[in-house]
Amino acid sequence: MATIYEVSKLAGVSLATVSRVMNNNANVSDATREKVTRAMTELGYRPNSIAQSLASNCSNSVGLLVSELQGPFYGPMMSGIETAFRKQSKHVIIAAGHSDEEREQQAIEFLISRNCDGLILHVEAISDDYLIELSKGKTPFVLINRYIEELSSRCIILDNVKGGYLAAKYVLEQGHTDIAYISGPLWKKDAQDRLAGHKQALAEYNLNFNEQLLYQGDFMEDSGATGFQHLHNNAPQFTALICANDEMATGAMATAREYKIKLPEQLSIMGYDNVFFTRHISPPLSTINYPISAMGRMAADWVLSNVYHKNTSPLQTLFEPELIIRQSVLAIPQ
Amino acid sequence: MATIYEVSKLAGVSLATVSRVMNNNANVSDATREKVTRAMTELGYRPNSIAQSLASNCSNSVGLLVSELQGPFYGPMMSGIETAFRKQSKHVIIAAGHSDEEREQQAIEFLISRNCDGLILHVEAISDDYLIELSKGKTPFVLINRYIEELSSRCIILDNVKGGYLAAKYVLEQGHTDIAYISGPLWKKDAQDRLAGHKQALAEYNLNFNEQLLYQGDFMEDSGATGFQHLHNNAPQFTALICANDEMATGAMATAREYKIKLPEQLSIMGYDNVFFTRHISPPLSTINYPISAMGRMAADWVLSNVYHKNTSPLQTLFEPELIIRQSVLAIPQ
DNA sequence: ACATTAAATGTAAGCGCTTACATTTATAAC
DNA sequence: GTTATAAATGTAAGCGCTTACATTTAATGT
Repeated sequence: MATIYEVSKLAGVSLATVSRVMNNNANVSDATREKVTRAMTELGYRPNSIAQSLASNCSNSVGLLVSELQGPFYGPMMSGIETAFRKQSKHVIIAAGHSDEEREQQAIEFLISRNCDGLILHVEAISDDYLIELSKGKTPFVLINRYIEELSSRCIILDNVKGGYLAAKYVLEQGHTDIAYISGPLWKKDAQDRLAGHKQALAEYNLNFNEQLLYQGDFMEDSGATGFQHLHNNAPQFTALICANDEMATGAMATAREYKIKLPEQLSIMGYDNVFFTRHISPPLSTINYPISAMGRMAADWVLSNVYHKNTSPLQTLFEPELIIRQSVLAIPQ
Repeated sequence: MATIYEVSKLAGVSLATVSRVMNNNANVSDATREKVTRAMTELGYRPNSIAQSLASNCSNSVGLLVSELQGPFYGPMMSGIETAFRKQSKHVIIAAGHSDEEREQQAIEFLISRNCDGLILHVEAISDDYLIELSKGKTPFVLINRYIEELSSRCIILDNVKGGYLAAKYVLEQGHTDIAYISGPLWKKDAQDRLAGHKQALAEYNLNFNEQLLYQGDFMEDSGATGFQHLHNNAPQFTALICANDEMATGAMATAREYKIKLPEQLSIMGYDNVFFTRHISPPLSTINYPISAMGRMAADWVLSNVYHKNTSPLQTLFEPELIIRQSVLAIPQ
């Protein structure tokens, strides 16, 4: 691999001049620019961005930490982010934290030591304190799907209380009063919030929240299945089941069918996230829209604006959930 | 951020010694190792891996180029890869090529200039020649889902001809003789192969392949929808539709329903890939399994073995498709 | 006690770039 | 034709590490 030195040699100029034409920075005469360019193509020269990075202290790369690389939720998020950066020729280094504190921390350390200019973090297990401490460091970062009071300007979040509220309210409007709920793991803030919104809607309808109708899942499909099973066997009768995300709803539906329960006639089901496949399952799942791709793009814009000082459309941190009505919830006949 | 210099100062040793304890390489006495470690934690020292990279000419990171970051196909692949590398504390830099020649090429250049020690490439648009040329360079790479004769030992592929064959054979066994086919874009090798397998099965049943029953899609859901529409309006009657992947099958199914066609009673449908949501749609889709996650792990193993000289389980390049029978194909009554 | 050898540590030259500063060359003003 | 000024180019230091080689220190044998 040719180095800048060889190019300068061939072109008959100094290192600095070659560097200048690369970064088409300063004043270089057309003639020399031409010479240098020619030499570069002749040698098939490709700048070594590691070296650039070290010298300039700017890597043109941003770190992206997500919980998982697969699944209908993170895909669109990553994609939104990559697209935004690609347009500005920034590059993304990716890591998965697997909702595990140590792994998340490790990943952050790596991304920082890797000279990322900025970070986009979707972390779940790491403590607020760690992040607040991190914010005092020199690598700027933005948080997706997590709210920390002290860091509020860099938290891109969905109003999950409202989402939980919307889901429950819709089901209540259809006349249901016996509503089971499969939550996410309640140590996660979003799981808490969704449940809080749920309770709020119940309260508005003067309904008490019955703990027996609650099952705590883990946002994965299987826990929807076991959750349904548990509720079916142990809880009082219910005519509707609200799940804190679509994947658990999917699991619950599959299991309900195994119990020969007709959907949606005998049981209404509500999801959350509006993951892409919800409209393909049967019955098509009513759910709450989570504009994750847009939020990913917004996170990228945050970095573009705060780190690279590019002009972007105005930054927005709070996103609104939206009710998506399909066919999995039936009205109770009066 | 503290540098190695400050650590050496604090510990009262030379740069080299600090470097040695970092890479716990050479002979360092326990006493000095202790001193240095203490100094490191005291300063909160974190090695700058950019600098390490430049000096050692090894970045401990591998580049991963996929067509898209989202979708049920790439997610499991990326995940398999990340997991394998994480265990060996290698890191992955990701890029999306979007099936576009220029973007794929750009991405490869970036990954190389970024000093990736090795590359895992899922490319579609770039030419064989380019890749063959690339293989002469110093950055080793492995190809997923693409076969090039000259590079055969580094091509991790599925036997797509066989997959196409299995799908068609199964449908034929159910008594169908009028079978429509929605292919992938035929400039892609895998699309060609699947179709070839399809034709081969037809031939075994002494059936001619009818061009009118073929629609060329692009592997995306929408093209399944328009494909169905086209076939429904222009093609002769058919009792089964085989799609070259699950997403097109999904699109076709949705549209078929809009035409009030009962599935699977009036039309049998067959997919390909066994993407995770196929079992949730209705009717659950019969399809061909594509062990993409395993193939991702294998690609990672290839790099681990060929680049980092780690011992891995034996490398395998050819993977076998498998018929997955669910409920979307019905036997024709005799 | 002294040579011989091995272990521990230090020295300094890069890795391929960027960039402040110095120097040269061209342009303009008189 | 001089200067003054701006534009173009060159020089060299340094980014934070690794590593070949040189040097010092400790361990061993006689």
